[in-house]
Amino acid sequence: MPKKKVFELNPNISVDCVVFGFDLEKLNILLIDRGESQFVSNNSLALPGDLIYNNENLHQAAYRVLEELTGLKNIYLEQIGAFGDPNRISKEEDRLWLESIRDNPEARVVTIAYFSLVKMEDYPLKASSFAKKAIWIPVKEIEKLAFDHFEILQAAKIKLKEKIKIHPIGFNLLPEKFTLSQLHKLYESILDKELDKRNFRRKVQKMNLLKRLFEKQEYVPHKPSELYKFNEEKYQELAKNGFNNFGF
Amino acid sequence: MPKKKVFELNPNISVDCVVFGFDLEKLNILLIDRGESQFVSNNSLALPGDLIYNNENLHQAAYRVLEELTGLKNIYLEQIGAFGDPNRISKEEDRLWLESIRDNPEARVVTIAYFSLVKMEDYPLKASSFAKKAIWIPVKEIEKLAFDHFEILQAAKIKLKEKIKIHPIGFNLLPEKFTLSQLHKLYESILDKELDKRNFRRKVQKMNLLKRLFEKQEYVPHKPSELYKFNEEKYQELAKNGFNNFGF
DNA sequence: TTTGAAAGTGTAATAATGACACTCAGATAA
DNA sequence: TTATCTGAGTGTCATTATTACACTTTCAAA
Repeated sequence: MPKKKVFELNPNISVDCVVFGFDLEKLNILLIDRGESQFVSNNSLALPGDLIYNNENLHQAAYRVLEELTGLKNIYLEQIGAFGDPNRISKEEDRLWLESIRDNPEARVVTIAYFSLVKMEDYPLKASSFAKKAIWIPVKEIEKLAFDHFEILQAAKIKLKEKIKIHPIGFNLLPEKFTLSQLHKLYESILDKELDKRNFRRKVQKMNLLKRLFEKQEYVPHKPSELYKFNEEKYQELAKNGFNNFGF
Repeated sequence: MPKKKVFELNPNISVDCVVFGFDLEKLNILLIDRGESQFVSNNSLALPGDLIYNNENLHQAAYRVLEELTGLKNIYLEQIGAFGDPNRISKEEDRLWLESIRDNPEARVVTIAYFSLVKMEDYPLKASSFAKKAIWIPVKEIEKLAFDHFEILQAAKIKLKEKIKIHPIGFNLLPEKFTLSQLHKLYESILDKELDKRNFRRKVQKMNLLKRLFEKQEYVPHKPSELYKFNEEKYQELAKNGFNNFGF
């Protein structure tokens, strides 16, 4: 008894996305508040995700979820891995929520987790722009999430750390124009440790992916900083040869 | 209409394993020959894998497949990621094979791929020990595999390369007693490039995970090599601090 | 006893890393 | 107008890591 396949949700396979954003101070992730009340509770927060359709591939499914959520396209997206403990729905509130949104809430689900990097400026959170409320929460403040989403977040953080050490993906989190201090703080946030200012600057200058704009910050109560942008051409050039030199 | 969950195969989720072995000369992987004939054809080779049961987690499923195949337990196993293009069953021979072994051969399947490292000496291939014939094939000779398994193999090779650069997992592929030249050749096979002999030796000596046995090779037609074994205790010690120093 | 084949060994030049402290430029407030 | 505050920006030196490179040794087999 083969089922019709196309345009059907697959009850057993979902994607979940860890969307990182950087507010120039700290790392945040985008979470869905499932709660009824207007107050955010740790218990009601979940990663954005959805069951996949049988006719879309996994990346497409993740893109779809992100686009529905943020309206953004061409987002940096990378698979973290598959999570699918049979007992991942162990909390009562998770069970109830699933019953409210799924046809087959009891089904065994394996979820494919992705992480994604967005420029927070491109995604200003509009008040009630979605039925499901999406909110930015600082990564450091998250202690608990729905299902196995906390575990997925830990894996996402590790993956991001590993990746940023060998590949200059940090620019996806910064505005077009940024200062070296902002880049510095970004790396410190992701790697979760202090980096010496001068050594950091030497290193990023050497990797040769920055284009100095000869513009300065304005209206800051201190010496204004030079602005830079990411040099896309140099990136493409280096990309072929594998970026050997990013050991932070 | 919730289905009974326990002890049922899930028609939508499978695991596939890339089992690496090292014959002291080159890297091999363990493949299943689906062909009827006694001659191995590239077309008939597939990664070992199976649908998962709804009551087992993904790691358990991979272990189960490996144990059924090799009889080995406590195998090094690591997830590569999820693969699930809706068109992964594009070849006619794959479709036919699925029809012969699956209840629901049309189902959309997402597979979770694992790679695994075994000591080939622990797994001497017995003639016809399995209905499905399992055979070792040198990685370099593989040009084509069933479904999307060739793509999975590429991902496995990349993952293994990345991992071995930062973590001393190579020992899982070597016999208890081994020579530095064998270790050297192993790293060259995995990284697919030549490594300077003296620099390599300096580096592995510095990482301090080798225990010299003060035994020598015998009956080799050249100067016999010192034998070493892997120092498990030192490994445990270093494991906590994160192995910073393996940049090959 | 000679030969073949891989084992084993050290050094020097260059590059990368880590530690460290002061001056500069602009905004704001007195 | 001057003083103060804040973060921007900069260089050097010691240590460590990396790369490149060639000859001698030991055993087995002929």
